[in-house]
Amino acid sequence: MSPKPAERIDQLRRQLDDANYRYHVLDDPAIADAEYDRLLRELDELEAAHPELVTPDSPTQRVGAVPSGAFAEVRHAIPMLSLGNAFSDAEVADFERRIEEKLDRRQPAFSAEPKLDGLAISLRYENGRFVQGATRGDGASGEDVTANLRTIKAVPLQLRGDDWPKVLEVRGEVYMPLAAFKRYNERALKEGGKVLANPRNGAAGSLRQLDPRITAQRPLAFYAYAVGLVEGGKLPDTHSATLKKLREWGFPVSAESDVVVGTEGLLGYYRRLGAKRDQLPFDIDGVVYKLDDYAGQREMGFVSRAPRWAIAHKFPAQEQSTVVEAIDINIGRTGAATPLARLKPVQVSGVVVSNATLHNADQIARLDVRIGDTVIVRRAGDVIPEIVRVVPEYRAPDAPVWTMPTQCPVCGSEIVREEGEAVWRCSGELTCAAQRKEAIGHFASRRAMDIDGLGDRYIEDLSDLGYVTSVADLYKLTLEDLLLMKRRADERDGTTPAIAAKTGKVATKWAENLVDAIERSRRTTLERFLYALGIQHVGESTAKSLAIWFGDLEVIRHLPWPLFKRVPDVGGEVARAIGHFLDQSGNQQVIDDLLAGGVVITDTHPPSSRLRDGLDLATLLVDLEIPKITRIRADQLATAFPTATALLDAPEHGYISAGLPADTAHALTAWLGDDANTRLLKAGGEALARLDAITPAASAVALGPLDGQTVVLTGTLSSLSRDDARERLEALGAKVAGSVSKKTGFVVAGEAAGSKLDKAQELGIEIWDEAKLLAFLKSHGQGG
DNA sequence: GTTCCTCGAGATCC
DNA sequence: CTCGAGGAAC
Repeated sequence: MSPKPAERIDQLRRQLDDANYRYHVLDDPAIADAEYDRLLRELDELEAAHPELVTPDSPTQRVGAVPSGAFAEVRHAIPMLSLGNAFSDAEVADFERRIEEKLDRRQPAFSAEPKLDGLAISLRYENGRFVQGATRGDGASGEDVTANLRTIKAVPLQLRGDDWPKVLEVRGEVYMPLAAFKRYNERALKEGGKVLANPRNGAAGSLRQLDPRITAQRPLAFYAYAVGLVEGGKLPDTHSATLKKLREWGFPVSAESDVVVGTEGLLGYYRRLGAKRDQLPFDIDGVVYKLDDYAGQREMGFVSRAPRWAIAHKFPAQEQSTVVEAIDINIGRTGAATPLARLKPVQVSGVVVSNATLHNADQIARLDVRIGDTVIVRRAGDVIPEIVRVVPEYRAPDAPVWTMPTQCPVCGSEIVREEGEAVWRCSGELTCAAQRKEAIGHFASRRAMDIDGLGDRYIEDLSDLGYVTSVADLYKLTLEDLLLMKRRADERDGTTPAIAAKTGKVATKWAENLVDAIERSRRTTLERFLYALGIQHVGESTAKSLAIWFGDLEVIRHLPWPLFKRVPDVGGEVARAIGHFLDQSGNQQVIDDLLAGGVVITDTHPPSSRLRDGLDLATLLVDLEIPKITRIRADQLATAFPTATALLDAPEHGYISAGLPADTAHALTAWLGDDANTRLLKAGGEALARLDAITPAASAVALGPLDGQTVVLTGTLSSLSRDDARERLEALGAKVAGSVSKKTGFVVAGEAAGSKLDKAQELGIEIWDEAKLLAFLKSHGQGG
């Protein structure tokens, strides 16, 4: 007998609240996400069936809400900086050289110390007494964790001696010593308490306890490594002397810190510590070098939020060994068959890794990975798991060499490889269910038609049960179709349909939402529409260019392929791919069906006046890639013949009279001997005339302040989304690119910026922080 | 040769 | 969100 709904609702709410609290506040998730979702769904359905039992504080009433206000915010008087990273000796040498050059000083002295893997905090002392402690947060402000910091015995509550400044901020790292971490977990295991995932999370989670009594039981330690605000007192002239002073005042300072000289000194320290790494009582992920004297530091200054006088030299990414349990093939939207290694789950630098891409067959061959092999994995750039190499000693003697399957695991079509290409492709195209599903998923994705709620699961069912075979079918779906589909899917899976509300009928809300989302997606832009079609080589950027340059779907869809080359960054390959797509009657039919299904492109406009450049017969002839027809020959022909038709009607000696050498004229005749080419030239000529009629005359274009600049965004911006930032920058004439090169004008670095920021620093490219970006946008009318 | 875009991938966060 | 491979454009 199941419990009464009111009791069950109560129980669920308590479970969910508990899970939420442990997740958000304790940094110690108790249940898996899927379990959480399941409980929430159950509660949601129960509440739907009993609306009178819904209360404002039910977890369903604040889904995704983050508990806030647990800790007060503290603004750091002096921001807590982040550090640039070096991963190689060469980068360290560059760092040292930049300092030598700028300060015009040989072999400067550095203070070197281990970089602990813990949590950066700031401690404030007034008149020698500990008054406030805060986490680093975003560097500008953090959380007030004073009460918790007080419980750490390594944090002095009262400074020793009497020569300390009236106001002193000390920065350092809270961490959990390895031995204490191990002891704590052993005890927790025995007593059935919660086990900490790793020392770093242990330290972070402990500091964010709302109840300081819990923090007190955690074995936390602390090292001081820097000083922030100083008032009413004076510090020594060097960092190393300051560390000594801090020690006198009662702060623990790493015993490993040292003063070294020049690049040799830095690298020597790195190797000494690297050799000791395993014996240290705490985790470190690298070492930090700081120019020792403060005068030099001041002179070096800052780039963005990182000082130019300090750098973190990271140890190589952590590697782990595991076993390849299987090598699966994934079929992508374009049919690309990507091998994927299924790994025995293993912890690598803090996360559990169970899959690793092998990119392509060549990669597997290079590594010679075989099923059952023991392999070394690491996280590339500390993010993407990758297989570094195989451990040959552990290979079974009879393990066969892996080869790419010859047939698609989904549709059975042949898997083939284009001459000279690296990727293998399933040749099934849209007869392959995997490719169809991926195509639909791409069409519905946020950056394409943005059909919210059409996730993998529904696509799977809609496709498998035959409701949707082309993307146009989405716009024929009715509420009844969806409900029927769900019923059939439930029958197939043997699942019970969810029961809804008062009517006692099957739940329908999801279907209503999906129908609404499909309806909303009908109004779209040309750029999104073109991208959504999933034409090979046409990603967001190319779709946008096409939309800007041609402005009109009806123009585009009947354009012969050479004309697409008029768009910058579109060359023969891409143009042909677009032409090939449009040549297929099935694709034209899909476009017709989409329009008939109510899709409306809202931003149709005449072609860009810039298109006028090169909108002539000579350029068309060049773009057609006719053998032997160079720019010069094309110009001669265009001078002699006013139109494509005239050219077509002329005999071969007509081309010779136009100035062409005999063999070139002959090549042209031969080329025109192919009917398809004749049609292409004819269609090209007609398209020229059409475009000529609708393209406005070129006009002077107002230049934006960032015209011609390439900008790269990285990290998370807090006050506006990436898309937003991109649009505004583009409105000012900038080109927003995805990767940093020496042509990049400047890089906008938000929080948690990754390798792009490193690359920018390496290349010495200007770096803007969010504040600078906002100020710039504002001063150019793109604020707010 | 350089630079950029496309495409596919995995993990984390919610 | 980020990374890496590959390939297209210039």
